[in-house]
Amino acid sequence: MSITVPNKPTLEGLEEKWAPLWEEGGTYRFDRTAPREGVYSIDTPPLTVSGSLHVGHAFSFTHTDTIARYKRMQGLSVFYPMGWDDNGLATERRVQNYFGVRCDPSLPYQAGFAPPARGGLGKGQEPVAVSRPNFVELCLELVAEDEKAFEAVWRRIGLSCDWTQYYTTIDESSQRASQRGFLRLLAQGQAYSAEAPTLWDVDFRTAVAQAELEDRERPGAYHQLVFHLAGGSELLIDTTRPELLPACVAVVAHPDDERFAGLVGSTARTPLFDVEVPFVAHPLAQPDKGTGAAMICTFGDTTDVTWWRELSLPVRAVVGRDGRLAGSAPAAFSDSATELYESKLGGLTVRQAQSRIVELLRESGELRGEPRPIVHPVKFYEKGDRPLEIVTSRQWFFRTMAHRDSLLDRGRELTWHPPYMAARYTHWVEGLTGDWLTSRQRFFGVPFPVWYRLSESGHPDYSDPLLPVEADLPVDPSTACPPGYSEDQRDQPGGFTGDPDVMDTWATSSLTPQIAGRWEDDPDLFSRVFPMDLRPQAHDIIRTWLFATIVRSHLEFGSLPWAHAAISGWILDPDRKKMSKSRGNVVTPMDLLEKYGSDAVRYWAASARPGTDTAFDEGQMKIGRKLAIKILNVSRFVLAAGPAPDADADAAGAGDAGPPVEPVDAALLSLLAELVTEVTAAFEGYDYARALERTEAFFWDFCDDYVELVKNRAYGSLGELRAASARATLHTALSALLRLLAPVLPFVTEEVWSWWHEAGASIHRAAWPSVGEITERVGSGDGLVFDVARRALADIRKRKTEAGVSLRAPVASVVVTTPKALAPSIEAAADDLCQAGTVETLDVVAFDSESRDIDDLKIEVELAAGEPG
RNA sequence: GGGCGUGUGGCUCAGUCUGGUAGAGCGCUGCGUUCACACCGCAGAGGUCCCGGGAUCGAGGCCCGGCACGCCCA
Repeated sequence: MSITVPNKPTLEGLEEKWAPLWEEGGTYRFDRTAPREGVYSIDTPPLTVSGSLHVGHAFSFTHTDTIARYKRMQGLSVFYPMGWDDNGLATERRVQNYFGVRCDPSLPYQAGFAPPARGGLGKGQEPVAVSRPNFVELCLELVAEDEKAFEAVWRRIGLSCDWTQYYTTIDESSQRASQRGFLRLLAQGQAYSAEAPTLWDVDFRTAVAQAELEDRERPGAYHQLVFHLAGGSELLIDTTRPELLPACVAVVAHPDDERFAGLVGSTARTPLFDVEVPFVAHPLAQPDKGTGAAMICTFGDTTDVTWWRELSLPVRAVVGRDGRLAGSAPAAFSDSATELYESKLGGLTVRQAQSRIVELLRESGELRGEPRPIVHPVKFYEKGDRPLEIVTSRQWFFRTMAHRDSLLDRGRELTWHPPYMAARYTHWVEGLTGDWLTSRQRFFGVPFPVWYRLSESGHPDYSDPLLPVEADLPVDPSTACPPGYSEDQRDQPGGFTGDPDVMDTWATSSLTPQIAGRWEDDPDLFSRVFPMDLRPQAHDIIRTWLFATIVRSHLEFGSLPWAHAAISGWILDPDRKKMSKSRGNVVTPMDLLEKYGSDAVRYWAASARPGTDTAFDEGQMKIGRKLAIKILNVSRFVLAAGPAPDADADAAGAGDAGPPVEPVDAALLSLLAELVTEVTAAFEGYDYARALERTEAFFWDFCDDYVELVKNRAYGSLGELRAASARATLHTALSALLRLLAPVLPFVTEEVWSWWHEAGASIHRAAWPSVGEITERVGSGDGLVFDVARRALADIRKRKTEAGVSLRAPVASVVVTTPKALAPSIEAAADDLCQAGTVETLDVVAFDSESRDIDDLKIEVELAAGEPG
C-alpha cells in the first residue's frame, strides 16, 4: 500500500468527486443474496415531490443515513431504498396550474394530447378539460421532473441509499400492491363500503378522514331558539347552527341535569317547521353550554354523529355535497312546512340559509333575543378553508375499531426512539372514533379495483361488487371492464359501473414496506427484507403514516412492519417556530450544501439528539466544516510522518506492528478502545448524536494533545524504535477515528481513506472498529498516562501564555509534585512532555498518597532565563 | 381543555442508566504562530442550572405545585 497525500488538502469538490464514484462502484448496493439475519432494511419515508424540499428533510434523512452507514460497516447488507410519494392532491393541484387543465372523468382518453400551457396559463385563459387517463399522464410527466431535482439533493448530501431500488407510490407496482392489499382486506372482511356520515369538504368535493381534520377557532354566535313543549310551554335551546333546524331530529340534555329531568322521554316541536322530535338524554350534552339543552341535527358536527349512532336517531339530511340545502324538504315535514322550506330555503348555501332562517325565526317570534357572538372550534380539512359539512355517502372503510386492542399491543411491541414517542401512537389509537375512511373523490390516485352491477332500473348493487383477478392488477375501473362484461354495458341498466373513487394516499403509503420489498412481485426479495428493521419518520405523522402501516401489516401479515421506529424532531427557525412551507420560513438545503459542504450540514443534523426539535443553526455547520478541515489536516500530518512499521498488514489500517513500546501510545489506544465501546453502544441505541459527540471530543483531544505530545518523537527525535511506536499508534488511531466518523462525515473520511488505501476500497465498506483490533496491540495500556500528560502539558502552556511568550519558548525546568500513585504515569510520559513543551529538565517529586486524582498534581514551571515574563 | 417535549454562561447544546466540586463549542478578551492545520494554536473571563415547595447529610438531576415556550390532539 502506498500513501499519497495532497500538499494542500481541501474540502472543495469532494461531493462531485465521490458521489459518482460511489454510484459506479456500487458502494451502497444491497446484496440480495444475504439471508434475512444478515440484512438491515429501512422503510424510507417517500417525500412528496411536488412539495418543496427543505432543510428539515435533509436533517431527518441524515439521521437515517448515519444508521444505515453504521449498520453497513457492521457487515450487514443494508436495504435502503428511496421512494417518492407523488400520489395525491398536492400533485393534482400543481398539474392543474402548470398545464392549465382540469380533470373531467366523463371525457374519453385523447391520444397525443398537448396541454395548453407549460408553466401556467396566461391571463384570461380557461383551463382545458381532459380525461382522467390524460390527466394522469400529465401528472406522471411532471413528477418525473420533480423527482430529478429531489434526487440531486439526496446525492449531494450523500445519502447511502441504493438507487437501483427506488420506487414511486404511483408506479405500476405500487398500484398493484395497493389494489392487491385492498382485495385481500375485502376478502377477509376487513374492508367494507357503507353509507355513513362522512366529513365532507365542499370546495375539494371529497370526503375527509379523521386523521386529516383540524380544529380552528372561528367566530360564531349562539342563537336562542324557542321549541314548544306539550301543554304550550317553551323550551329554549342555544345553537350556533340555526340553519340546520330543518335537520333537527331530537333535543338532548345531560342525564344528570335536573332542569330537564322531567322532559326526557317526552317530545318537543321545532320552531318554524313544527316537527315533533324526542327529548333524549346523553352524557355528551354539556349543561354549562347555552341553556343546557341542544338540538341534534343530522349532521351538524361530530357529536351529532355520535348521538345519532348511540341513540339510534333517524337521518334528516338537508345539506348536500355542494354545500347547499337540498331543494326538497325532509319527508317528515308537513305540507305547510314543506312549502315554507322549499320556497324560502331550498338551494341556498349554508351561509345564506343561516341569515334566511334567522329572519324567519324573528318573524315568527321564535328567536329569543339577539345572537350572542362566541369563538369556538370548528372542524376543517387540514388543506381546506371552509368548515366541513357532514354528509351521508357511500365510502370504503378499513376496519380499525375492531382491532384496537391488538393495535395497542403492536405499539408496545415496537421499539421507539426516543421511547416517549410511543405515547403519541397509544393516544391516537385510544382516541379513534371510527374505522379508517379510505375513499377519496379525486383522480390522481390508485382507483378502487371494483365495479358494481347495475339493476334493470340502473341502480348499482353495492352488496356484491365485481372484482378483478389479482393477475390483472392494476386495473382502472373507469377504463377496464369487469370480467364477463363488455365496454358497451358500462353505465347501462343491467350492465355495470366502475367505482369512481380513488384510495386515500395513506392506503398506498401504508404499504411502503410491501412496495419497497416488492411484495408478491418478488417473493425472494420480500422474504429477505420484511418485516423491516427501521421506520424513520417525523412525529406529526405517527397518527397517519406510522399507524396506517401498522394496521396494514397487522391485518395482512399478523406482525409489525418493522422492529424499530426512529422519530425525528422539527427544525425550528431562529424564533423557535416550526419550519414549514405554510409558515413561509423554510430554508432550502442546496445553498447550504454548497456553502458549507455536505459533511458540515450533516454534522449539524447529526448533532441533534434523536427526536428533539432543533434550531436551524448555521454556526453548527461552520463547526462541522471546521471539523472536516481538521480531519484533512491531521490526516495529512499522520500520513506524512511516514508509514506505520508494517503498514500494509491489513486493510483496516490497524497494522501489525506489535505492541507499542511507549506508555503514552498504549494509553491513547486503551482510551480509544473505550471510545469504540461507547460509540458502538450509542449507535446500537440509534443515538448517532452521542456517537458523534464522543468521537468528536476524542478526536480533538487526539489532535490537540496526543499529536502534539508525540510529534517530535514520530519524526525520530528519540530514536527509530520509539518513532515507530508513535507512528503505529497514529495510524491505528486515525484509522479507527475515521471509521467512527464515517457515518456522519462520509465525504471527508472517504477522501482521507483514499490516500492510503487501494482505489475502490471505500471506508463505507470497511469494518466498523472493534475493541479487539485495538486492544490486541495495547497490552496493559493505562489511559491515565495520557490524562496525566495532557494535564501537565496544559499547565506548561498556561504558564507560557501567562508570561506572554511563544509556546515554543524553552522551559528551564518543570517540577511535578504528585501523589505516589501517579508518579509512574508522569514518569512514563516525561520524554514526550519535554519534547512537546521544550522542557530542559523535568523532575518528579512524589508524596505518599494513593490518590489517582489528576487534580492532586502540582506542576511548577520555570521558563528559561532570558525570556521575558 | 388534554397529551408529549423543552427550559443549564450572550448563542447552540452536553450533563446518561444509578443524586456527590457546573461542562463543551460558538461568540467575546488576551497571547502566540508559519516545519499537519490562519478554514490555525493556546489561554482567560463569563452560570440564581425557569420559579416555589418537599424528601435527602447533599439536587441541574428525584417528588409535588406553578410559569414560559414548542408541537400534537380536542
